[in-house]
Amino acid sequence: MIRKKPATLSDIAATIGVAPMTVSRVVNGTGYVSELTRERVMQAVAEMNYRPNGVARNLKRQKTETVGLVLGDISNPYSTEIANAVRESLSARGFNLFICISEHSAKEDIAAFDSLVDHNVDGIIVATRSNKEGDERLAGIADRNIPVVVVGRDFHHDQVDSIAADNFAGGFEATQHLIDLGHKRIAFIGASFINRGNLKRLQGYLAALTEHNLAVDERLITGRRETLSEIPGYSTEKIGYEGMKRLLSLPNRPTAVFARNDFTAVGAMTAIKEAGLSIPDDIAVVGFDDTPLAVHTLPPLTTVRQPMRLQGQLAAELLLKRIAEKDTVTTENRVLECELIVRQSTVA
Amino acid sequence: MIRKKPATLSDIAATIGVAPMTVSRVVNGTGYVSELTRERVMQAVAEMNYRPNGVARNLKRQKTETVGLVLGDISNPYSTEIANAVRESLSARGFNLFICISEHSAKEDIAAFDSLVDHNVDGIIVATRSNKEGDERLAGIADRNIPVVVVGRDFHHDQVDSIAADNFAGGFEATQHLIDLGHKRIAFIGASFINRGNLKRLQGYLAALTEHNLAVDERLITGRRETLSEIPGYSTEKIGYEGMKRLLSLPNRPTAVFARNDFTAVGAMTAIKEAGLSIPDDIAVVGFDDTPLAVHTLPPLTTVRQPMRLQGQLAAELLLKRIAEKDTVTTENRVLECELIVRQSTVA
DNA sequence: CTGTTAGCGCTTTCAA
DNA sequence: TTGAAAGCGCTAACAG
Repeated sequence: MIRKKPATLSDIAATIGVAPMTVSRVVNGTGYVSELTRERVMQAVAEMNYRPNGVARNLKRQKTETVGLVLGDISNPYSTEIANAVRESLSARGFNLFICISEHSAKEDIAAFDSLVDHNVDGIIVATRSNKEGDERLAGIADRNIPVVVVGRDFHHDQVDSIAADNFAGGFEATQHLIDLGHKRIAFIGASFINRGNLKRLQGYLAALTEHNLAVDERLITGRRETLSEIPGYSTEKIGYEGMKRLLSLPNRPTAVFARNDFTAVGAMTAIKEAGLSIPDDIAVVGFDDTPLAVHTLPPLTTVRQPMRLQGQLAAELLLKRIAEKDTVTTENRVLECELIVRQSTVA
Repeated sequence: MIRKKPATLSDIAATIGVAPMTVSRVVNGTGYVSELTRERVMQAVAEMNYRPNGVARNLKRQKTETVGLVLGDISNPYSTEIANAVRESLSARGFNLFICISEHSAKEDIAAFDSLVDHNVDGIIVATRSNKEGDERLAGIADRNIPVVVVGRDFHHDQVDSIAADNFAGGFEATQHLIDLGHKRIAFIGASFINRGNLKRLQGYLAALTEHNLAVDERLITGRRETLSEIPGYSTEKIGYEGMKRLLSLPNRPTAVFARNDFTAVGAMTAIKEAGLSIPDDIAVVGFDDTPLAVHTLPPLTTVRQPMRLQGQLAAELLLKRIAEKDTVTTENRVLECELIVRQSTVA
């Protein structure tokens, strides 16, 4: 069968013998149109299955009521919570959301930015991991006065707002909690050796140890020795499991572990239980994120809750503000507090 | 500060004194342009931070090299795997992907469809749960010859391809496995009472029981009695935990449970272990999906693997085919096999 | 109440 | 090798 092209405004205008403008008015509900004409137009619209061409409309109106969200990956609760919160906030204001995934590839980051810009989204929220090429392109976009907000990452540009949880403080607090419980050999699972400096949770851990005069033992810091080509995604159960195995084989094994996130913590717990050890008596475990999973582990997991929804909401709000007030906007850089949730994986 | 508008083709044409067409040729690398002119254009493009306006370009070209994916929710491995696979396949062919989330709301489904159509995506992949209004709108879109493929759900239209896992057979196989192990009181956790008929996994469970002349005990089928307003999302740990609690309080408790998905199974396992019972000796557990989690539960979870990536890949391929061959396309409805993965939650 | 004109930014087509 | 004209589908702005 031959596909026929969708009907246009002029098509229906022609068939009922009025000007395109009249049809436009009916379709948009703007301006005066006689009841009779309106009805005839409506009927033709229905019959010809007409839908306005948004691209043409956008070209004219110079806005799309659409914003883009770029995510490094979609398979982790952080991304999904952010996405949900952003979508909700935008939807309440009549904006649509297009989500792009970059799989932590600089090339895909750029492709995502470009395609969103090409579609004239009104603004972009970026929650990818920082990388040089991507950041450069993003700066170019911000330079062109397209509203941009970044979430959960650094980005320095005088036209770009940022929102992030205080991962450093969260890591500090988690570690401090373990220290307060009397632990002296505290491991960290899920370090990324590639951008260790950017991993604030690890930095918080290190700072807490230092502040309490505990020596940093590199053997207690496990993670993947990824190469540059395999940029790290979200740390998984597998990483936690394998990391814990390695820690358990140490001559002087840790009495507590702080895992980079809850999934990693769950993997570590599996390894601990498999070894016939008890949590928290033999080894205490702390996670990060307070995912829904955390209440359902055995024992329930002590973890650091970061305000994910709030990050998404704020990102949406700041972006909408930027979109609304095209000039004179002050740049905001918000850092949100985390909260330690103590459960039985550290305190019996 | 005042935001200046992004430079247009004419802007840079004007500044270096050539015709817009010449700039277009340079930017697109089409047609002959003298080396000198090319360089001057390139320089201006760089200096003025010019990027072609995709909307205008789309309007002219009548295609966007972009496809939309509509997801009911983003917080479950099914959605994320599909999305990843789709993205990968599309990216390999130079297409961009815009993902929309509808939160299982018919209104948002429609909003997502419309915004994608408005942006002139070349095609749409739909993986939402079916609902009347949404399906009607979708049919209208397919009627207008916009390529559409649905994944993991039903949709009947002579221009729409569909891909789905054989959830019925998967449910049947899981239940059969438990029956083969000698279980007679087998529970189902995570039923949805609202569209029970659509829940193929449950139907498979029922069919297996019937085929083996085992009575169906309604008390062994737990789930949420949701109202129409709270359309069910992905079944969670909580549902599994609470459902199992209820089953355990039964005078004649089940010796095996088939959970609607792995998360639900994990919740059930927690409840079983809390009750001091052993898995699989006291109660055997089967999940569905074979999420990464399944290997890391204690004991590892027997589950039904459905080919998620494959579903996404096929969806992308079929859509691209439809996009390429605008006419004479035969409609495909693929049902993919599931595979039972036996682990220690059913066989010690 | 309805129509005309013009143009959004780009590219196709034809001409120079 | 470059340019001019026309138009993609729609809508502001102004007439009538």
